[in-house]
Amino acid sequence: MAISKKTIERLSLYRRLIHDLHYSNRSTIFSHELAAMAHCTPAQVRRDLMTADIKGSSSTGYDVATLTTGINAILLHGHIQKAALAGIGNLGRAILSYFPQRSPTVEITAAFDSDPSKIGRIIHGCRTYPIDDLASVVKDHAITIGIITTPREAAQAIADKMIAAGIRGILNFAPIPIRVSTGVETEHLDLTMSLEKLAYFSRRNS
Amino acid sequence: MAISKKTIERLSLYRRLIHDLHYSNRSTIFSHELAAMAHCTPAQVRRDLMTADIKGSSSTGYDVATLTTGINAILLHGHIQKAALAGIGNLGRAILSYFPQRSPTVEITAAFDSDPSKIGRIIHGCRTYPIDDLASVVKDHAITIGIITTPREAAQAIADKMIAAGIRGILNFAPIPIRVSTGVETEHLDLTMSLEKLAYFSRRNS
DNA sequence: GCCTGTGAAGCTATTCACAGCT
DNA sequence: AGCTGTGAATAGCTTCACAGGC
Repeated sequence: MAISKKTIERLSLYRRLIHDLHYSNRSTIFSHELAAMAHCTPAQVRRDLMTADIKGSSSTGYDVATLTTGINAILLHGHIQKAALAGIGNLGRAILSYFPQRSPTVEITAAFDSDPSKIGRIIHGCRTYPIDDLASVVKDHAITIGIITTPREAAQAIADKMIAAGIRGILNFAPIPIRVSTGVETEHLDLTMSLEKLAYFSRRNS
Repeated sequence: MAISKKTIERLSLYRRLIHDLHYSNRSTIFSHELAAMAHCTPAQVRRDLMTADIKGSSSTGYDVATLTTGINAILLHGHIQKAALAGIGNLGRAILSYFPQRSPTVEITAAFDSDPSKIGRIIHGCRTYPIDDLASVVKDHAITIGIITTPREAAQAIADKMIAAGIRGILNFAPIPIRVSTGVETEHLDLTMSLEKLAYFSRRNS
């Protein structure tokens, strides 16, 4: 069964909302309650959960425990995935400090930088290595995901090294799209683009 | 004329690619060249530029200067928009350091935090104010955009204050969707969600 | 009566394919 | 020959609406 990107995004959100907002105390939840928290329609929630093969009851709604384990079965899929971050600037450090404890499915286990003065240091629990060690560290730690927070000029080269080392997905914060071989997933998180989009629509709304 | 979100995103990207990759030196560019840079199809580029009312020539493609001014007319719309950031943690600081010089259309001019020890300091050229001053600072600086980098618990309350102060768009980095009144635009940039989505699809690709 | 599960309808976004231009 | 501009086709996503269950 194939689940669309949009649905996966919302499943991740649903689980986090249930967890963070202490719905774990309640044993069941209705689609309209989840919809209110996630800011979407009840029909959307029901369709997503249907796709995820999670069933509810007409009288009590969805069982919270079933929801959590059902979504985990899809997102976690048995084992935590390891990630490596390249580029220890302000944004890289912020992400290293942000993620521990955030996601139950992904863990950042190694950081890379070209600046020798940063090598060997432990930043927010994450060891820093020189870029030349990327291939071996990725292999030793069984890392499958790369996070790029380098400047634009370095991004493609780092991505190429990551892919050569066997990484299957890249989260790219650099302000340029990354070219990848087929079978490698990329997600381009472009802060400037988001802000400019927001500026445009906030202006038009008034 | 209404332009879709996706198209606005790509227009922002096109302009930045042309600018950053020194295409300003060239006088014209073909849709397939822009498509290669932006990682989309030539048809997509042509459709976007058609929507933006930017015309090319069958023999030489699109004029770079026309492209830039055309996209600026849409995104910039005459004047730079001012933004305020709330929540000076690691992520907030990283964004304050990231944005100066990044976007020609948006400028972060004020920062807010509840921690008194942070008030009055200038961080990456941006003055820090107490949250109680939000309404007056937003008014004085004619700020129209809010960026939320607070913890989850504080996010909705800050958003409410921003909206009450007249802000028309909110870029939300907190891991919870923000409820806004109609006419206010929100963009939820959820790092955990992006990473979990990437983890899911990178696993499925193998 | 209010819920879920879901086919069908409606909408939005992307791609095709080709006429027309240079 | 190779490009743009664009109607038409397709693909993808969301919402409607209602049958069936508790």
